[in-house]
Amino acid sequence: MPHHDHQQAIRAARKTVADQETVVSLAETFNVLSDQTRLKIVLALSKQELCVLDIAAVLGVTESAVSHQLRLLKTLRLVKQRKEGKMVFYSLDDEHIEDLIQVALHHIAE
Amino acid sequence: MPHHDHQQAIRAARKTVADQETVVSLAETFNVLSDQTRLKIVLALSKQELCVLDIAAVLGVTESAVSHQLRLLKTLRLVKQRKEGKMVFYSLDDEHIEDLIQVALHHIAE
DNA sequence: TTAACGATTGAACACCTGCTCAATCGTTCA
DNA sequence: TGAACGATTGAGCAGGTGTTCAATCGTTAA
Repeated sequence: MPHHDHQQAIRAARKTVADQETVVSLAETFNVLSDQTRLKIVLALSKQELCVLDIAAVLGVTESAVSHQLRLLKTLRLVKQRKEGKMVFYSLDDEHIEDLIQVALHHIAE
Repeated sequence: MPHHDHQQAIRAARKTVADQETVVSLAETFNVLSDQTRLKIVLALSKQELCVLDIAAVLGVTESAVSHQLRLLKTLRLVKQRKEGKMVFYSLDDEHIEDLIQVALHHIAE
């Protein structure tokens, strides 16, 4: 008598692994927040909108680096923009993201 | 009269960006789940423990690839192991991770 | 119009990351 | 003991990623 039925375990586990499309979306979501620069941008925008120069000043990185990351954040609809003269103000475009960060903070607290 | 006070905005934003240590931990947490292989491993282990070969079979990747990722997941205390003869059974070691995935799923649902 | 400024873009680069492959370890069983 | 099996490890490689740098765009004000 086997102590462990591989076929049974594999069959059961297959069901718990969500369909490929969901896995891709999940990984993509976690990936956006896995970079310190992007994470800091999201944190900085959590209380107020900011222009690119201000974000760069807060993070201590170049405008260019910020702009590149904002482009990705905008594509994934995490932030939205509002133009005002020469400046472009960015703000969060998804309330779930802050929840996600809160839950992650609980995880860190152990 | 300026329409926007950069200094004030920057000062306020600095407070919302958590201390460096927290940012690093947060990014690290999201990073673990940003890889499809690791994410699938966590999903597969969410209902039952599995040995390395079973995980490899479920994901359709080599034992080696799974073992490499399990090593990282173990280091970050997301999974724990239990030896039984030649086999090593892995299971989740953190209940917060499943919450994190649930919240992320809500985000995806939009 | 021109100069200055905020922002964006693309190419290039260095770095990182996840996989493969082969070798090895530990355990079981013939 | 030695063969088989599950698992681990390290080196090496290919692909991906974030930054820098320089050039450019759009808007404003002189």
